[in-house]
Formats: sequence, structure tokens, C-alpha cells
Amino acid sequence: MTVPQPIRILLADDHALVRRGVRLILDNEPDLTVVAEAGDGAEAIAAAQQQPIDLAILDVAMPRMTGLQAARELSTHHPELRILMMSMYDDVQYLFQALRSGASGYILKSVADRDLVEACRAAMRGEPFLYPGAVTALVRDYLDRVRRGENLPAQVLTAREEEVLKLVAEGNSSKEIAETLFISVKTVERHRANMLHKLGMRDRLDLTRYAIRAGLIEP
Amino acid sequence: MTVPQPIRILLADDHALVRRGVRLILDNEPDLTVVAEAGDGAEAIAAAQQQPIDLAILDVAMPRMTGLQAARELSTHHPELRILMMSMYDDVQYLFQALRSGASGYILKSVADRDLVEACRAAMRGEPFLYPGAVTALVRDYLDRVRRGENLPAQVLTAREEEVLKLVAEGNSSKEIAETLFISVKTVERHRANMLHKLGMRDRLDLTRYAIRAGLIEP
DNA sequence: GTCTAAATGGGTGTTGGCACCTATGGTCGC
DNA sequence: GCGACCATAGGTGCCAACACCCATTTAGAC
Repeated sequence: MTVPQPIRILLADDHALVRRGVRLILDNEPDLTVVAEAGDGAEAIAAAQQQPIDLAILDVAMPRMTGLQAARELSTHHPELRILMMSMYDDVQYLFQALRSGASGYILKSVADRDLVEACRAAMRGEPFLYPGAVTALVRDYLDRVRRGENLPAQVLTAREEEVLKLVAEGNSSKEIAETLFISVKTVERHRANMLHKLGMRDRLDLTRYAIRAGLIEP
Repeated sequence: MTVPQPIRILLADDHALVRRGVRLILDNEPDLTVVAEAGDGAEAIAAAQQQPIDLAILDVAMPRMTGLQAARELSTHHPELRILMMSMYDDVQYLFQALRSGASGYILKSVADRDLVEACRAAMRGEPFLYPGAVTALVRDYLDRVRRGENLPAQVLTAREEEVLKLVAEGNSSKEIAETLFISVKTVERHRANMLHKLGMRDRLDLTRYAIRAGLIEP
């Protein structure tokens, strides 16, 4: 039986305690080895440039640059790199957003350690690993369509919308946001309304929860 | 050199992956042993009744019953039990709320594994361990006053207020909340206004972030 | 028994959020 | 060049949120 090179893993999570724990789980496997750690998205990108990485495990919610943003960057500049998104939230919407950002797997923090290990191996084989496993077919179809080049919205929100979203979720009023961005109150409201429509949400409160889940802001 | 009994630890966190990782860190120490795990506050209380526990490590944000609620319950019925709160948020307000709930330590998930181990030992010696360490004196004074029986508000919000807060933070309108609780819209607004004043906040958005941080609701 | 705190409910008024309508200039792909 | 999309901006109007005023009932503390 041949012993291949262990999978070189980059582990990104803003909580040192979680990183340490996950690292202990992964390093216990002979075919997995954590070669780099990062506390946010920017650090993850920097780490991926300094050394060869096979698999990046990214937490979705990280300060400064989120896991989703980092995934977009990594999948663009390192297409051979596999990405496994790690999230606290069991929601199809976030799952698909992760896939759109270039992730090949999506795993919840509530899974057992065995599942994490299996998710790493599945990601390296190019198979989507997801929890719950029931949606695997759905995702496989989605990934196929992406490969066939069907044009899908690269990201849900535009850059400007995301900028406004951050300020909304931080509790600023439309007037305050307008002053910050040097635009009219009406434009701020326009962006807010567009986001509400796009995401199928009701009000600022929904947007705030969305921003927190997506890691755009700290609660 | 005598070898005392290892400290029996109850570990409560809603993410199995985090539990597993933290457990690996703790079980690596000869004087620490995790004897029980829990995925929420209720499970933690049940576990504490089934077996002798020396130290409970509670995550603040857990579904159904939060770590703060569990800490209140545990410190009442098991006064000898030491409690170490684990949180994602570096905020004095949350720190004090943890202490009011009966915790003897407060540690961030962003600390290194060595700090967690030291926090466990400090908690068992009855010393407050905190991150950042700079506020230790502040907290020592606070704990002294509690011991001297100075009356401090047992909890920031009343039970009814917390109930309303949950519904507010989940995105319900005053009208919807009023219908759910079978009270008048004015009473809902009254509770909301009282909470805003107590916590020094501006609007529902602040309350939502507060509820998320306190673990009352999922984002 | 008195006093305080919590929960309840009401009136009145301002303002900001959000809906629905409109239009214009810039940029990109085809 | 022309349509598609984006960012920009204004008008009108409704309603929920929030501020400030008030009172009543109940329960517990002293």
C-alpha cells in the first residue's frame, strides 16, 4: 500500500482556541497535516502565497476579511486549491453562497470530528461534502452547471451594496450612512431596498442578521 | 510530590467540533479531565446532577438555554461548583453579566490553549482569570463586593423583558409580539423602551446584536 | 401597612424605514 | 451602437418605531 503525501492544510478561524482544537483533530490523521494557520481572510491569502497548500479550511465569519471573500480570492488565484467552508449556520442560502465563492465543501461546526476528517478527504477527491448529506445531489448538480459555464451571479450583492450593508448592520441611520459615503439619503435607501428585494427580506433587522452570519460585521 | 485528583470538568458548547477540540486540549493536561459534555444549557444542568463536577466551562451563546442562564441555575444549586464562561466577545458589559450570573472566570475564544488551561486552574483556586488580564483588579473588587453581600442587580433584564427581547430580536413587530404574548402593543413598546434605556441603546438593531451576543437567539 | 419594583395599558407626537414611482449618467459585453 | 446593469438621485405617502407623558394592579421587601 502506497503512502501518498499528506494533504497540506491551511486552517483559518478567528478563534485561536477553535484553531488549536481543530488542528489537534486533523493532525491526528496520518494523511492530513496543518501547515499554516490564519486568524482572518487576509492572513489566509498571505499564507497561501508563502507555501504550497492543498486544502484551505475557512471559517465563514471572520473579522476584516470574511471567509467568503477569501474564498473568492483564493479560488481565482489558486484554482487548484480546494476550499472547505466551515460555518455555524445550517442554511441552504449560505451553502450556495459558499459554493458560488468557490468552495467545494460546506461543513457545520456542529458536526462530529470524524465528519470533518471525511469532509477534508472528500474535498480533495473533488466530491462535495455537505451536512446534511441529503442535499448532496442538489449541490452536485449545481457544481456541474458551474463547470459547464452556465452563468450564475458571481455574488449576491454588489460591492457598493455590501458597503452599505455593513453600515446598516452596524446601526447607522440612512442619514449617517449618506454622510459617511458622501451620497444622498435617497441612494442609501435605494441600495437598502435593492438588498431587501434581492435577499427576500423584510427590514434592517433581517439585513443585520444576514451581515452577522456572513461575517461582514461582529455582533 | 502528591498527585491530587484531576479536576473534573463539564464542557458545554453547542458546536461538537469546538467541544472535541477543547476536550483534546484539556485532556492533554494531567490535572484536568473532561467527564461530561453538553450541547446546551439544559444538558449542562442535567449532566451536573448525574455526576460530581468540579468545574463547568460554559459557552455563553447556546441554543435553547444560554450559558448565562445555565450559570445562574448551576451556581444556585451547586454553590461549590466553579464556573468558567467562554465567550466570543471582548466586552466589559458581558464580562460583568457573566460574573453576576455566578461565573468565577471569563475567557475569550480567541485566547491561546495555554491560557484556557491556566484559566481552569485559576478558577479552581478561586482566582478570577480574565482576558485581558488588565481588568483583574476591577473584577476582584467586584467579586469581593458580591461576597460582602452588597446588593447588586441579580440580572440586567427581567424575565418578561428577556422574553420580549427574544421576539424583538427575531424580527417580530410590536403588534406581532403583542399577539404572541396576549398583551397590548403599548406594553410591548413599554418593555422595549425600558430595555433600550437600561442598556443605553438606540433601537431594535442594538437589541438584536445584544441578544445574539448573549446567546438568546441565533443570528 | 407602607414602599418599591414589575407588569400592565393608554395618549400624543416626531421621525425614520420602507414601498412605489420616476429619471440620468457610466460601463461593460455583444 | 444598444441593451443590461449599476450607482446615482428625487417625490410621495404610510406606518412602525421610539420619546415623553400618564395611571393601575400585583407582589415582595421592610
